[in-house]
Amino acid sequence: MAGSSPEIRMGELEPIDRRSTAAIVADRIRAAIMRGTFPPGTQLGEVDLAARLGVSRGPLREAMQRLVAEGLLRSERHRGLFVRDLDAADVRDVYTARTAVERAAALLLLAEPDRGPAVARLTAAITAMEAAAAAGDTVALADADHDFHAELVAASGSPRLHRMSRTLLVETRMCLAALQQTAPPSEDLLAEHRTLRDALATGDGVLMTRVLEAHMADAVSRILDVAPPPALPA
Amino acid sequence: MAGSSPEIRMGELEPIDRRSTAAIVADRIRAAIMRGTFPPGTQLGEVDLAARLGVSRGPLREAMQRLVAEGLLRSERHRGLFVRDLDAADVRDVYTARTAVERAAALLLLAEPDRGPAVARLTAAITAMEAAAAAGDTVALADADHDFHAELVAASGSPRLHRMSRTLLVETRMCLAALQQTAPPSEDLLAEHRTLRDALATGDGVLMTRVLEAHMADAVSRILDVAPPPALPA
DNA sequence: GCCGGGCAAGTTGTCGACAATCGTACAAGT
DNA sequence: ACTTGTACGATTGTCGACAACTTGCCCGGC
Repeated sequence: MAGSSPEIRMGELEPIDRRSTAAIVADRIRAAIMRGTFPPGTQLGEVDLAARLGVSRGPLREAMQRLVAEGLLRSERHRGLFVRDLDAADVRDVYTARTAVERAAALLLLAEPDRGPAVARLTAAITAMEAAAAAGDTVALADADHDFHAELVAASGSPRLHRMSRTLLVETRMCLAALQQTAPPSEDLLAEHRTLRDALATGDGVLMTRVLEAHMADAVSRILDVAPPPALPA
Repeated sequence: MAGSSPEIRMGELEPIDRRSTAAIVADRIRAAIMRGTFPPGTQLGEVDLAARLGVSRGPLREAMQRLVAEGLLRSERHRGLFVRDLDAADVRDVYTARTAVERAAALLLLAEPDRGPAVARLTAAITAMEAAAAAGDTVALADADHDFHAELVAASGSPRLHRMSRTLLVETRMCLAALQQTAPPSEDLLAEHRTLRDALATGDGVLMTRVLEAHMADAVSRILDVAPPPALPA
């Protein structure tokens, strides 16, 4: 799979109109939701969106159905499409699902002999987080956090875990944007990510899973800003 | 949610067209794929399907996009939609993802105080499996197996895990249908499911996860052993 | 003053038709 | 005989328009 023809560089000669219009539109809307352009609960008018994106209502509706299938949009018949608003139960659910997916990805990664590239990518994400934290740029910090976990799952090489993770990370961003965390304790956040990377590098699976679960539980309590419910039994 | 008004029976007065046409069509196609009506690799013509389902191409395309998002269909521009064919790597990936999801569901369930209803449902599925095994009905056995794992995840109460599980179980059925397992060692299969139920009933999390992982690994080797060469029957 | 019926506006759901594209088969040239 | 060019058939991608539904408001009646 990797490096079949050394003379052909990545994405140089293979594709021209690789993806369908619906997929492109879906990516746009997904990014907009993640970015917070469409806050939870807002109605997405079809004609308006279609005109804004320069496509007709047909492809746009196809893209919408895709997002509905992912759980990002809520469809009410003859009423319209709305961005799903997440309550406390949803926040917990997102993070339990993320824990499941990222734990599995970490285990896959730990079973691999050469974890060098993965560690390098995670380190790059951590570096970006450090820079963002130093600059006080909360959105860049969230971006880097996002990248860290996305890279972790992507490096596992599992297409299904990757697909699940993408949606879950978007929902994570929705949680963060909706609840507007004001002052994230970025030092703890950085330390947790560094520990995750180090555990992966050294191959300490027990530490990895434990820190990962704690990391998720921390995030939930941080978002909900309530007393963390009794943690999962070890 | 359960038993709000005792006078209203389930699905008697509330809904008439609760779900969108695209969702219904998507369910139909998904069931057909799962059932094996559309073997992997077959092309799904839009006009033919639309006429057969009594809808226009619009709603049908929306449903297709939904299934593409789930990874059950593969879309090639200006070529058509094809049922995804799963190779050995996909089989392993499906089961790693399933392991992740069902392990998380089991842990959620173990954290719940009252596991009685869940155990009862799993027992019902096991009973169905026993009956199917006794009758030598392999398809009913696969149905019951499907139900067991679906109930396990559904009982966890996590909508996201549930949604992921649904797609993964369909893909599992695709693996089974494609490779046509001839004589499943149903006794081992039953024993494994009984152990899972008992571990859930007694609250033995360590046993539960261990047996679950072994169960998945067994299934993978069982499927791949039938057809060791992943060579496509070209 | 309150309730029920009816009207109007705006939205989504659905359909049919046109245009663009790809695969295949056949013919011509080298 | 192999390659190249071309025409055809079939399918998908896209668009615009009509129909159905829901919602909110206004008005008449009790």
